[in-house]
This record gives sequence, C-alpha cells and structure tokens, in this order.
Amino acid sequence: MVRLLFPGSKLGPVTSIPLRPEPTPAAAERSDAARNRERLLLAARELIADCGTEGLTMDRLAERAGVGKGTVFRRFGSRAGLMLTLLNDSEADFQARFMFGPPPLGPGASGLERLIAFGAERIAYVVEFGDLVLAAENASRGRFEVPAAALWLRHIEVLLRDEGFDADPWLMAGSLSAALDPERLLDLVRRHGVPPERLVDSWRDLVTRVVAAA
Amino acid sequence: MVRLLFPGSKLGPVTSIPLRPEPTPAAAERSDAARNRERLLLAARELIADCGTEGLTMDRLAERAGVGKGTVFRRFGSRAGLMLTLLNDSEADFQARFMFGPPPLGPGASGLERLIAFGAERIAYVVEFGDLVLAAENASRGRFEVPAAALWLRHIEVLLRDEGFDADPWLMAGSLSAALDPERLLDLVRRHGVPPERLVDSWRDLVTRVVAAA
DNA sequence: AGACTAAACGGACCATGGTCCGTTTATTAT
DNA sequence: ATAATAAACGGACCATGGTCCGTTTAGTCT
Repeated sequence: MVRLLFPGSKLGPVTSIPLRPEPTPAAAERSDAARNRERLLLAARELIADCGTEGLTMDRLAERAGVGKGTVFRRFGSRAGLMLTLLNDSEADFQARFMFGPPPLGPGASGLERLIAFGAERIAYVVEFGDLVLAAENASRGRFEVPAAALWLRHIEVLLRDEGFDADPWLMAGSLSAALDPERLLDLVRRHGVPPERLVDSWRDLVTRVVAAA
Repeated sequence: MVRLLFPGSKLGPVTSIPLRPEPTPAAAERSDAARNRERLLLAARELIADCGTEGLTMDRLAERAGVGKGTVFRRFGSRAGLMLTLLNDSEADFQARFMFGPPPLGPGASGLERLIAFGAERIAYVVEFGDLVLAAENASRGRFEVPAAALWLRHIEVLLRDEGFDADPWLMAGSLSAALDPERLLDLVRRHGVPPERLVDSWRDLVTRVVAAA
C-alpha cells in the first residue's frame, strides 16, 4: 500500500493499490538510488519512444542510463516489473476513477452501468497502452498475482453482488475479467481490425446478459 | 489439414485440424528425419516424466535424443511447437469427440447442452494436461494463431447461433473462450484450490445466462 | 555403381533475461 | 573528522531459446 496523489485533485493523497508493490516502503531511498531510479525511468521512456517496447532490452537500458545491469534488476526485479512501474501512474489514475470518480464509472450509477463503463474504460486503456501492457503481462508467476488485477476482480465482484448476482460472483468476475484480457483485446484490434467500439458493444451485451438473469 | 485416425473407431481416417500445422504435408519424410523425430518425441516424453515440463530444455532434449540442436528446431520450430506436437493426439481426440462424438458433447443435444459439455470437457482437459498446455501456450505470435483455437472458437460460435444468439456471436464466442483460458483455470485450481466441479458450475451458469437472454 | 541434388544435420554462435558477489559509497554514530 | 555499516553498485557470468551455415547423407536418375 502506497500513497499516491489523486491526479488533478485538490483533495490530497488518496490510498491506491500500486501496480507493483514496493519492496520496503518504510526505509527511505538512498540518494544515489533515487538518482539512478530517475535516470532509469527517463532512459526507459526515451528508449521506448525511439525503438518501441520491443527495442527496450535490459542491457541497452542499463547502458543508456549509465548504470550497471545489476542496478536495473535490483530496482525493478524484472523486465515486467519495469513495465509495471512505467504504467503505475496511469493505472493509479484508472483506479481512482473507477473507485472515487464520477458516475457511470464511479459510485452513483447502478452496478450494471458501472460494469459497462468499467469494461469500456479498460478497453480504452489497453488500446492506448497496448505494448506496455503486453510487456508487463509476463510477470514472474502469472498475470494473476499482480495486485491491481486482484483489485479489478474484486471491483467486478462487488458490482455483480450489487446487481443481486448470487451464484459464485468471484468466479463469474474472473470470467468477465478474462473477456478483457489485454492479449485478446489487442489481438482483435490489431490482427483482426475490430474497432474498439465493437468490443465495447460486445462487453455491454455480455455483462447485461449475465446480470439480467440474476 | 492433415488426416489423423479417429481413435478407437472403425470408421477410418477422419479430417481433423492439427494442433500444429505441418509445414509441408505433401513431401514424404526422409528416413533419417523420421527416425530422429521418433527419437526426439521419445526423449521428450522421458524427460518430462523424469524432470517435469520445466526440466525439458531444448539443449537437454537434443543431447538425450542424440541429435544436434538445429535438428530439434527444424523439426518443431520452437519449444512451444514441440509441446503442441506432444499434445496433438489428445487434442485430435478432443476435437473428434465434440465434432462427431455422442451427445451431449457431440451433435444431437441442444446448443446450450453442447456448450456446457464443451466447457466441462475443456476444463477436464486443461486440468489433466496442465503443464503441457501451459508450455504450449507461448506460441510464436500469441495463443490466438493456433489453428485448434480457431476451431474451438468457431464451434462455440456455431452453438451460440444454434441457440438463436444474434448479436456478434464471434466476439461473444471469444469472450466465453477466454473464460476457459488454461492459465486462468490452472491458477484457480492450483493456487486457489478451486475444485474443477466448481469451475464447471460457473461455466454452466455463464453460458446459460448468455444464451438465456437470446 | 556413380554422380547429383535437395533435404537433413549439428553445433558454434547470438541475444536476452536474470543472478552473483566482490567493491564502492551514502549515511550515521562517535 | 573518522570509523563503521548497511545499502547500492556494476559487470562478469549463467541458462536458455533460437539462428546460421558449412557439412553430411538419403533418395534418385542415368
């Protein structure tokens, strides 16, 4: 658990679940470590801007940032961890919007409306950050241990319950969540040329049917 | 398209979509190539039996089979290709059963019954061949290009249409298919200890709801 | 049998993610 | 200021999937 600024708000820090958990949030970071972290993140963004996500290798990143390779791995744990870190801000923003933002995504709308909006936003998010999300998916032990994924799941589950869904909402939330799998969405958009709006339509249809029979 | 024996049937060869497409089905295999393929498959099964799927590396496999590493890759293309080949028989069997076998999996039952049975069988399949399926998933360009996957998708789509589902059955088939994703299923079974029957129940609930509103 | 050719072979080689451990350095206590 | 210490550093090293290309060989044609 880490405190992040709620972007564009005067309300001050809000609690958010980071995409990647910080190892030791208690101890303050040593100055050289902080400097290298900045250098690395900068270099990573430049590298991605120049050569795309594919072009970012850990060796190149280390060289470009002027640090040793070991430093890169101590900081981010793995390539996927780096990508997760790169996505952290936008992910925190997304979380804030579906947890505290205005309806229909945030509280105030019905469970179904919020489910629909959630899918639509997630689809937009995946389409926007495509390669990054894909590169972040290969986390060490499966993509299901990412803390943020657990949050989305729980969110969907709660919305299902709101709609009176009683039969194993946790598993159903997982099934719905699977329909938003980034690899699938990007395959549909990129290889099959499916327009995102059509994905949103299909998602709406899916959740509507699932909730309707409740 | 390759001809495979319909297992346990007197009906002779039936058409089946292989898990992994053969590069040049026309040209006959040279004798040394055939011998090496046998050696490799044997060695692969032994290695997996001894050290598990993780323990099978391409170098070790080559050494154990007594062939060069290049031979391994020419034969199977990639590690995932090898796993796909190892799964080919059971996959052909699965295909035969849902396409031509007895109801409720095969023709003769309603679309909904067949959908439910399909999911149940798929779950059992994934649980049985867990590691192999997982290792086969990292196919070159995503797990959506595997020909067999296209067949399952099409199957689900047809069954949806049978049930009068009109709104974008192809995308809906994909969403349902995503709920059967092996990585998810195995994560649920292994990490969360969810019994397969509960997965089947949830799948039944899902497809019933999707089809009900049609 | 001998020559010819296309296919198969093999293993050195490469790229890349990730680990290890001896060395350096920021920080803190005295 | 100096010493002590825990953290950070860096780059050699490893494992593994995958490629390349010069060499060998099975099958065929005469």
